[in-house]
This record gives sequence, structure tokens and C-alpha cells, in this order.
Amino acid sequence: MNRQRVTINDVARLAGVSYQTVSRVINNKPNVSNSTRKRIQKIITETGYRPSPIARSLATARTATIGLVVPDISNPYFSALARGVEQVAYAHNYSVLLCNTGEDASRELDVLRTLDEMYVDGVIVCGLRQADAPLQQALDCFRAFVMINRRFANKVTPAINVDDVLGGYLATTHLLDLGHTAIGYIAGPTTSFSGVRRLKGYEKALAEAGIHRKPGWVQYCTPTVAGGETAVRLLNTNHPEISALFCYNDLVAIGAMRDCLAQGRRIPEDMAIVGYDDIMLATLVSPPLTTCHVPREEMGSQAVTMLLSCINDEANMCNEIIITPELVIRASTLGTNTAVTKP
Amino acid sequence: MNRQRVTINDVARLAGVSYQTVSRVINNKPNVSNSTRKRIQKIITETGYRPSPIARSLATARTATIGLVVPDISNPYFSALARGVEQVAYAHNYSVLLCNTGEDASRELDVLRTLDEMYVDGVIVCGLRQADAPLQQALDCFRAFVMINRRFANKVTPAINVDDVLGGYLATTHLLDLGHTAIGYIAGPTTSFSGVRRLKGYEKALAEAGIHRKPGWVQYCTPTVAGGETAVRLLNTNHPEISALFCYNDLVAIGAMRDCLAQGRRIPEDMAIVGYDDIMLATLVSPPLTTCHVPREEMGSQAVTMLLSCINDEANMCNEIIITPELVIRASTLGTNTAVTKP
DNA sequence: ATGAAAGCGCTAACAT
DNA sequence: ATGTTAGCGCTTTCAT
Repeated sequence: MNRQRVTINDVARLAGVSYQTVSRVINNKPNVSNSTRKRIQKIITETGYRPSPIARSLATARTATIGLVVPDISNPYFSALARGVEQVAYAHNYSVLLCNTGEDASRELDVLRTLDEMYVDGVIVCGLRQADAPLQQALDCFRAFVMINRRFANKVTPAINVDDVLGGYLATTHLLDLGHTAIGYIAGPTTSFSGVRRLKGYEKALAEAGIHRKPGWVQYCTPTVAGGETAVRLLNTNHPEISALFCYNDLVAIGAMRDCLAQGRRIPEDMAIVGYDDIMLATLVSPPLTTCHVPREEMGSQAVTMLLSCINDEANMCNEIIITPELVIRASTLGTNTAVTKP
Repeated sequence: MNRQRVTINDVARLAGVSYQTVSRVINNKPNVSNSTRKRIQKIITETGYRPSPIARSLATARTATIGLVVPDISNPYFSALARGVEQVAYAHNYSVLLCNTGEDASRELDVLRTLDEMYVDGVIVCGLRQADAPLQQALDCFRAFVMINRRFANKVTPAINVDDVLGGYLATTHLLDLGHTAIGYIAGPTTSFSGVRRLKGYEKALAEAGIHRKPGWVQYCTPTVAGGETAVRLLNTNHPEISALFCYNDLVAIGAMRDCLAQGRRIPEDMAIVGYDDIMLATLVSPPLTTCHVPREEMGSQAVTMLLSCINDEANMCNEIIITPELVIRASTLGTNTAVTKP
């Protein structure tokens, strides 16, 4: 424990100047003679002086800290995102406060309030289960914010979004092309913004193919492996005609796959399955999972870049970025023998 | 944007008292008459006043923030840990600063310095690649710290550790019991503390069985799926006698498994494989992976509990906790037909 | 029970 | 080019 810190006063005293001059040096401001600047810098390195971010924050109302709000950091989707966020933040000397909401809507507002209290310079939020109005209100407290996978109905705000309608459309069309006509959708949480948009793509593809989907073909669930298992069991029971599934995300798809295999169904012969996100797991399960690739880490990086632009009032950078998902075809739809397994 | 915050002075003015009295109320201190306390509380709720943690930190040298340092948050091992950490921290009104080192030793020291500058109340570190001396020096700056999966050679400090010697021993013994005699170890990074201890367990088991291991049976690698693939290829080439593998962690094991399968080897008939950690993936790959179960999320929770005890000078709670790993036997060693697959 | 004053370490005017 | 003076919003003595 080394709690005795060198302060700006100590440095000033040692340098025989006022602490203001030291402040100028550490902030690289002009109006300091070269000689005193050098002298002060020498003393700074000798003493190991480092300015207190807290005192600085109190004086400037800036913290060099951003908040990251995720539903579940142990979900590979969000941990990849977090990695991208942390990376770019670190590169810009920003720190990241991590907040996990556990899919709990009230806790979402709670952590946002906390982050606001902490005077973070901005927040990146994703996967929030909050309705537009309260979310908008909560986010408006911040100097800057970027949403991931979310858009307000009435207003464009900085965001990184995947074209999920397209993703749902690509996935469903792929299944249609393979000859399937009864295609189910395991939809994730009803409150998921992305889930709803993927549903739209799914419906669009079916409509174009002239297929009338039964309402029961859509089954909501928690976005986990267990949720997928439960959901597929319901679908199999209530709608045995279904021969193919589009799933909210890869975890759900893998759950569905597991349960099908456990029930003795073959994949893709008896049930073709498409996931979403393309997490590492998708290539490792057997059969490998056809899925929509989403560049999560990159989305995290871009979110930080955008957020910092907003914080620095570079308004031109604060738009919505739309990422185009890409269908990656693997054996869970194309058959083990004919499988085209991309890594 | 709502940057105009209510301060303690505003509340005091509205209440017609000095701001000191308000301070007493918000800190639940005595010496305030019940009536004024009530009056002030009412004004606080009405105005939505919330004390500034920054100003508070400046005055108290406490931040209610802890640092979490991990090599790679996108690694499921560490994201599970992070989840446990965040959960308990949140429950105690602590915030978590997440720092990713990317397995980069110099960055480890860098983030620790940053966390120190930020005046975090304590840090939890795991998977650090740092040698004892510099790490000890870096950690000594903090009011409190807890290490996960690490112990100093010369000194007991607060830590959560898995009995990795036991884990390595259990895994290897299991393979020996199945009749294997040429057992390789894919060891992860040479700088991994846990890796070294698992090696000890592996060696102990072999020694007890009277088996003289060839030095080449141990292959180091990066702790990822790709690392496992590379390592197993080397082992298969240089030591074709090997019929079973103990792996540093599940990711490595899955990489090894993948490469073996790709080369047409059957698992476990041609190569039995044991992993470590029991991440979700282990149950989802095919065949499911035999592995040593480690309760990661719980370790994260315990680390925070311990850290907070240390911060609050409850020295009796600041010891080393040793977690006992448990071997979970699945089909990657026991054979597809006789498989005992625990979920 | 309440208030006044000093100070936490720094930045941002405003002098000189 | 350098120093002086206020704060930033709060906690902690010390008075009253």
C-alpha cells in the first residue's frame, strides 16, 4: 500500500514555481518557458507524479470514462462486443465501466442512473429491453450515447445497427431455396428489438414465396441454449409439419439442434436449422451451424469511435451505421455430405 | 442533455439550512433533528438531488469502484468470471472498471497503473502473464487486491485458486484408468501459472503409474481453439504413440479434437481428450468433452466478496480460497456408446 | 442540533 | 511567461 501520492503542489514546490505552471506543463499548454517546462518535466518523472483523475474530473466535469451496458456479459455475443469496445477505448485513454443488467428491465434504468451519477462521458448500450420512451429519457441525461441493435421509432440517434430485416430475409430465403415450405421462427424475447426485425425479414421472405405462415410457427423464448430447447419442443409438438427453423440467435439455434438430435431427429434431413450472429460455437457444434454472420467485435469498436466523436461534438460522425449481415452456409442446412463448411 | 445538476448547496438553500446539515442527512449521520431531517429528505426527493460521487471521492479518497483485469473478455472463461464479479459488485453498490490486456504483459502493468490513477478501491486480476516481482509491486499500490488463479511464491495474499495440481492429476489418472499409457499434455502458454500447476498434476499421475513421460509429450500453445489445433498437429507428427491428451483448457481441447476429427481420427477410439474448465461449449461439441469443472462465475463472486472485506479491513476474510475441481466424464474419453453425458 | 471553515487536487479565469 | 484567485461538490474537523 502506497497511499501517499505526489500532488501538483509537491511538484510545484520542488520546482520552485506556482502549481499553475505545473498544471500548464501537464496539460501541454503554452506560456511556459522551455527551461522551466523541462525542469518541471524532470521533477515529474523523478517523483512519479501523476495527476489525479478525480480532482481533474471535479474541475472539468469530464471523466475519460464510458459506460457499457449489456444484458449478459457471459453471452459470447456481448463479450465479443465488449472486447471491441475495450480495445478502442483503451487506445484513446478511456476507461470502460461495465454494467450487466441480467435482462432485467428495471436494472437497466438503475445502471444508467448510476452511470449518470458517475459522470461518465458517454454510454454504449445494447440489448436493452426497455421501451422507447423511458430509454430515451434515460439516455438523454448523457453527454453522448450510442445504441447497438436499437433504433427509436420517432428519431434518429447515434447507433450501430445490423440490417436484421435483411438477415431474417436471407436466412428464410435460404431455407425456401432448399425446398422447405413449413418454416418456423424461434424468436427470442418478445421485447427484443432485433428479434422483431428478424421476424419481419422472415415474414417478407415467406410472403414473397406465397406461403401463408401459421401464427403458431413463431415461438418466443429466452435467448439461451435452454430457451431454444424448450421452444423447439413446443414447435415440434404443436406443428409437426415444420421441417426448417430460423432462430433468433446461435445459442437458441444450438439449443434447438440439441433437442432435435436428442429426440432422434437428423439435422438437416429432418430439421434444417439457421442461426444468427455466427459466434465461435457455430463452427464447433456438429453439424456446424448455418447462420448470419454479424461482426460483433467490430461493432463494439465502431460504437466507441462514434461515441468519442459525439463527446467531442463532431456531430457529422454521429449517425446510424447499418451493418449488412452475411449468410454463412454450413451443414445444419445443407447436409453433412454436401456440406460447405466455412471456418 | 441535462447537465445542470442539483448540488448540495441547492438543497441547503431550499431547506434553509447550511449544506453541512444536508451532508449529515445524506450520510445518515446523527445530530440532525427529526423534523429538519424529514424536511431535507423531502426536498432531496423533490429535486432529484443525488450526491456527486466525484466530489465525494475527492474528499474521501474512495471511489466505490473496483478494477477487473482479464486477458480476454471474449474468452468464455473470463466472461463468466466477469459476470460473477459484476453481479456481486452491483449488489454492494460498487462499479466495475473492465480492463482487457489481450495477453500482453506490458499492457498488464499499464492498465494496473491506470486503475491506480483512477483511485479504484481495489482490483481483481486474473490470467496475468506477469512475473511475481513486477506484479507484486504493481498490486502493492492498491488499497486491496485479489488474485484469481495465481499465488506468489514467497507470500500468501488474498486469492481464489483452483487446486490445479489436483485437476491435472484427476484428468491424467482418468486417462490412465482407461488404459492409456502414452498421454500428451497440451499446456497452454508457458507463462500460465495454472498451466504449470496442471502440468505438475499430470506428471504426478504419470509418475505414480510408473510411466516415464517423454519431454516431447508436453506441447505449449496459445490458449485458444487455433492454438489447440496447431499443438495437436505437432504432437501427432512427432509422437504418434500418443493415444490420449490432457489439455490446458476446453478451448485448446476442442481445437485438438477438431483437428483430430479433420484428420480422420476417431474420438475417443483413436485419441481420448480431456479438457479443463467445463465451459458451456464442452457439452455442445461432439463428442461432448470430458473436462475438469471449475465454477468460474462463483469464483468471480467470491473474489469480490473477499476484495470488499479487504477494503473494509476485515483482515480475517483475506486469505486464499482453494476451489476443488471436479472431473466430469463425457464421451470424448469414454466412447460414444458408453457415454455418460452430464449436462 | 446546527453552522462555519478548511481542504481534497485540480482547472480556468484573471492578473501581473 | 508566471502567479493569484476562485471555484468544482463534497466530507471533516472544529465551533457554537
